[in-house]
Amino acid sequence: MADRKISETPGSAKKDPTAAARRPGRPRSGKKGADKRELLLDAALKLFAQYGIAETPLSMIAKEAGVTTAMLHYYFKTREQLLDVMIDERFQPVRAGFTDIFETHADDPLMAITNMAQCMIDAAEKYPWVAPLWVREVISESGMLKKRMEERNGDKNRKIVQECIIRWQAEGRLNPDLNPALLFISLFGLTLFPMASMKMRQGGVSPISPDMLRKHVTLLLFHGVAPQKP
Amino acid sequence: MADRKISETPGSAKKDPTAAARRPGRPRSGKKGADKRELLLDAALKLFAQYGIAETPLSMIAKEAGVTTAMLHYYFKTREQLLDVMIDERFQPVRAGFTDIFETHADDPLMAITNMAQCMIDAAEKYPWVAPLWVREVISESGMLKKRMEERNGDKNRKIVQECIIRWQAEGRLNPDLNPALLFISLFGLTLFPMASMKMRQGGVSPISPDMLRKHVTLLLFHGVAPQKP
Amino acid sequence: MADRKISETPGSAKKDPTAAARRPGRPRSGKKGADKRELLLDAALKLFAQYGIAETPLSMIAKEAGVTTAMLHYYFKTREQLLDVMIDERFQPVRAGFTDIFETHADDPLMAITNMAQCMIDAAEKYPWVAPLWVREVISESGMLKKRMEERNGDKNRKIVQECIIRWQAEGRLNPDLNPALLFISLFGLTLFPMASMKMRQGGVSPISPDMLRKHVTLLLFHGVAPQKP
Amino acid sequence: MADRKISETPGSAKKDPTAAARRPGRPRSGKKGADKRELLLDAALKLFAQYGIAETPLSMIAKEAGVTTAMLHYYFKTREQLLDVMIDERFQPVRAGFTDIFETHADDPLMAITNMAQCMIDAAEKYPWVAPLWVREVISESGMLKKRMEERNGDKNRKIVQECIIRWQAEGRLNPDLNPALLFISLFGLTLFPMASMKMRQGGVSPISPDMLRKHVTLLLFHGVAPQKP
DNA sequence: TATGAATGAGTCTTCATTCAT
DNA sequence: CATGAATGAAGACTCATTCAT
Repeated sequence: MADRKISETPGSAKKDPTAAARRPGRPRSGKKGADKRELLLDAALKLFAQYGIAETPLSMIAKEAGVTTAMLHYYFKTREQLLDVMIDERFQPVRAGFTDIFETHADDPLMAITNMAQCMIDAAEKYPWVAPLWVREVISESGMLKKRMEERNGDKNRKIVQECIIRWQAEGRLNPDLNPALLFISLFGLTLFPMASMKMRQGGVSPISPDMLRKHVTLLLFHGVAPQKP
Repeated sequence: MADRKISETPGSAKKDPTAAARRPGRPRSGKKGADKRELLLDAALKLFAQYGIAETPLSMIAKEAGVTTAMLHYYFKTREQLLDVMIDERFQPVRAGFTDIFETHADDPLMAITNMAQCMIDAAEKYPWVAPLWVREVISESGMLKKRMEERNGDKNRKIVQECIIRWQAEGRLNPDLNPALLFISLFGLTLFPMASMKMRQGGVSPISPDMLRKHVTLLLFHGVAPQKP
Repeated sequence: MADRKISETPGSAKKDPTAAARRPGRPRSGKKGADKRELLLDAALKLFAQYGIAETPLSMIAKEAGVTTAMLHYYFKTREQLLDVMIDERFQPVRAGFTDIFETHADDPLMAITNMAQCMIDAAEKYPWVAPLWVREVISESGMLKKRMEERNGDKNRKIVQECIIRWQAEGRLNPDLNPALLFISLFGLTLFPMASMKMRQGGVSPISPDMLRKHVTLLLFHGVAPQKP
Repeated sequence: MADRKISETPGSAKKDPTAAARRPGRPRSGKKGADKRELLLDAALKLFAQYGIAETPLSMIAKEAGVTTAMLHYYFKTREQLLDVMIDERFQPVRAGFTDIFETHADDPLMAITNMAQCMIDAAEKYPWVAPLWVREVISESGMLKKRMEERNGDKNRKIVQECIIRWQAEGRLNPDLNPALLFISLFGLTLFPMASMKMRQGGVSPISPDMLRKHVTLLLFHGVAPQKP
């Protein structure tokens, strides 16, 4: 869906991203089906999430992927383009997933909102890079991906969500004193942000699991912190 | 309280930080009382918040402060130590402020929680660096200050807060299904995180103000998203 | 005549260069008769002339010719050998043309000299790469082709010309105070050098044309700058 | 006289270039009086002349000057700026010297023209870099300094000279059939070009000396190639 | 105190070259 | 024939750091 010309590089025919597995083609068998390009993106994503984008030199990505830095440039011409590709092929699909929900549940505010929160947690659980990168690099004012994201997406999604909220508030189906813009960002703050700040890697030893977060957030969104009234 | 060796440099005697004015010593009179060291920290903090720590070379800080990089090294020996000092003298006091509240309002859960949220917003409003740096560098798993913070503070504060919450829950004064650890982090996610992701600079043209956030968060914490029941 | 080992690659049998048409063999019919190898040389020559040799990477040549760099290596093995081939097949014939004249007009000094100048202008007009490359790369002390040219040709041609000049001076048919070696180089300086320094591309909008240069040089060589004496 | 902002680097106060000796200041004694910056320019100029600009990496200059490449960047921020500085501080003064003559001898065509040629030879003799760099990089269409020169100087000088020539031709003091623009470039072709193409380094073993060139060019300009008529 | 000069190490990038297919 | 993939080597540039003054 990205309509910008990006990465005049090998194999640049746009693929349905994040879904390397589904693709047909020569090699196969699980992780092996992904072509080199995809593996490089994987490595980059992993390290960017782990150390931050600015803190991760290409050489580190190359080493992680077992190639030379020249290889990285072979597939992504420049560091900047690697970031562009990363957004187009990995971030955008995830982002789309976030806001689709509001269109699906256009008539059920609480469902829409809690569902959206769940979706965010799902994504962060499925792709370990989602939470840290989204928090640090996409949403933070100083993030390296913020401008890129906005260029590609504008405020389209944000606007859609906000309009829904405003409408629901007008219809009395949502607390009218909440700030629509802030409600949107609050959802990130209640989901991705905790995911980014705690070690909840799958099967980790941490006492906190995504499931606990799911429950916690739903509760908080439905009732606030006060004890349930009879 | 810091037990690590830090910057055996001029004026390195530990001072009560963020309160340069109160300090005795040579120069005085308002902004003039701040010695060079303080000004350098100011510059660093400002730029770190604006561009991110990894993205801000010492030369940029030096230029901002109107000195040479050699000067920076004179005062802080190394880049790492600059970060250490920054934490000790600027972050710690702010952090302390966050959790003191729980001790003050030890008997009033809702008061404590909303007050804490307010305090965070206050701090973020007063010091523009608080929100961006806390979100990106202190809380995020990949943040450059996270380890430093933990080394200095351990989980002391977090533990205090969690114990309070657990007690309150046991006493039926707080929704017992909320996760104590997550409630703590949720407060950050509802306050500093939005502050970091939106332009709310004082006097800005943005439609979102700290006051709006204050109201929004209180509401959310008290009642959740649902419309007020009669 | 080339005595160096050159490009043990396909079609590397030495051909009479610049005369691809005359060559026997497979394809034929005008521009079509030029085989790939010739087209690659064309592209290289064009870009070398336009940007300079050192400034022109093989990738640029490949793109210009619509092939891959691997192809270039297939035909010329290495960059160095491309240069060697270029000289042998394109430069040498042109150079030969320059000095033949002195043998043709061995008995008419003025004719020989002016004819030689005309020939140089002719060549530069016919092959747009002649002037820029000869000036920058063949004659200049620092030129990348200078050594190659000398290896192949030695001073043979230069010597032939100088001997003619010396003889003519002895016979009183040429100003005896002129320096033979310098007279030779002066001819380049009066023809190729201006051609290389001005945009005189055929059909260009520039006020200077090869014809104007022809006239100018003849005049200068015959009479100097002074106004014609009666 | 250069009015463009260049090289925000150490010691960037514009100095009267090419005349490092005259400058006051600490160290002294011949070559030692030149500060580092000047020495680096010297090294660069020497190598650029010897190998060509594009063929000379900064590392080569650094080695020649006995410093690191970081040092070069310390004094000249970037390679491009090194070239800018080179032009402003070394080339411009020389260029100015070329055309001043036409204003000095505004009333004596032959004197002006031959003097100008002598001046060019003088400059090329005094500064060994003048001839090769001027021919390859300043005058050649593909030269790396051509655009820079034009940016700084426009065609001002060229125009002045051409107007003189045109006037003289109108007054019958110069062969009216010569092309003014070409006459100007011919002077370069008869002086700097030969200087660039032959080894005439001071004290060299070559049979050709600047003095021989001076005589040769004067003769050619005055009388052409034909033998003196009685 | 303060700085100009200097540098080693590291980053991004380009390029000629090779090789299996 | 032709190319995509891959790389080693080198180039420009940045940056934290040191040191003599």
